[in-house]
Amino acid sequence: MTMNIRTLCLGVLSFKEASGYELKKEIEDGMYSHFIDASYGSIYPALTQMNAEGLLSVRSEEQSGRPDKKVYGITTTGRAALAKSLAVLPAKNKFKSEFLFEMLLQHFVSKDHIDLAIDKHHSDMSQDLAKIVDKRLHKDWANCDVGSKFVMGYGESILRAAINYMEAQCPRLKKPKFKAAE
Amino acid sequence: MTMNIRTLCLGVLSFKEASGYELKKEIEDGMYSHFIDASYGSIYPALTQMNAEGLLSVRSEEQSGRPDKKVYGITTTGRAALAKSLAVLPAKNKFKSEFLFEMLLQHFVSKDHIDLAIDKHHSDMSQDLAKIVDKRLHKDWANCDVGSKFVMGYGESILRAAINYMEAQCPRLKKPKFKAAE
DNA sequence: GCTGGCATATATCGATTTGGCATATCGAGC
DNA sequence: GCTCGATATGCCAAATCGATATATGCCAGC
Repeated sequence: MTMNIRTLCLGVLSFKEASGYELKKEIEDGMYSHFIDASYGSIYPALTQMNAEGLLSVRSEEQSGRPDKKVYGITTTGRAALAKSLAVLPAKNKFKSEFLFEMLLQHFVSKDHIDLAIDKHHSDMSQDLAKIVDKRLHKDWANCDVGSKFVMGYGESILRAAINYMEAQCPRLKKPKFKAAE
Repeated sequence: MTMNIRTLCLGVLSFKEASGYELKKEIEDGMYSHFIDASYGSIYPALTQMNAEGLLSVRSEEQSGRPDKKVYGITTTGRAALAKSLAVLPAKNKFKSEFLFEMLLQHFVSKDHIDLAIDKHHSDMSQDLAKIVDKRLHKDWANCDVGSKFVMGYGESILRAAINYMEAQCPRLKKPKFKAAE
């Protein structure tokens, strides 16, 4: 898979048209947030370029006060380009964790700092998990396509595994969390 | 945490001195491979720069045929810099998966291609898991420091979760794998 | 009533990082 | 004999990030 910003934008736009800003939000908060990242610095140039190449179409929406919203949509040529990019086997998953790096080098920092890092990591993951569970319990869940369900389920299962591991390995996590729940 | 290549190199070198090439191998195949990545294009300049700044020391080892091996070691100043970088709370884990992107956009590719992607992903993860389990069963495991054990365990638990999820969701995976084992 | 902060919206720009290439030798396998 | 992979350092173009600039509306708190 040629997994670059271009492919990512095409993929998101294949579901619904959006502006650069909305695209970023979708990637940051939606479905995609569990397995990808993108910044404005890469999104905007990609949209401009792909529009020039005919893979996307634009429509300017006037707005009071704010700059005009440029709503992009995928063209037939764009869909073909997306299909071509997807027709290559995907690369291996990449996982980047500053937290684990810090755990590996614990002897360089104070016990207190490690505790803070553990708490933060645990709460980050718990929040992510809560977001997924919310979506799964939402009324629209049944109408979701297979792909979305698969991705969400994948995210949920590895988050649960990581959280369980953290709680099993870091005894301090157990007490405060479950006291409130009991 | 200022988690850039510099911090990464300092961290690895805090365990044992190494050349740029060995550093890359360590990051690629060892412990670090589960949560970080680095290329020669970033490692070599970082080492040169940090040596000039006094964070590292170098020793040239002559070798027949090959270029001289430049073995880097961390200095006291380097250890201080590393400690300073680690004294900031680590950023959130980042997970990048072309596989999940492909799953989300399944309707753009053939069923056969999806099957191939699933097989590849499953086998990639199984290999990673096997590597971790090997290390855990190795005789040196008992001598491992807490950090290493924690990181390995973390990797093992999320890999197992992902593999289990894949096997539960993709029925085709079950048959060929367990037939041989039975 | 005013003011600071947040959301909307597009865009640029330096710094960082990647990934492929160049260069060179050696040993293993076909 | 020939290709391939490992060893070893390093460069460079391209991709990408992360922070910032610009401009406005809206709402909460003082």
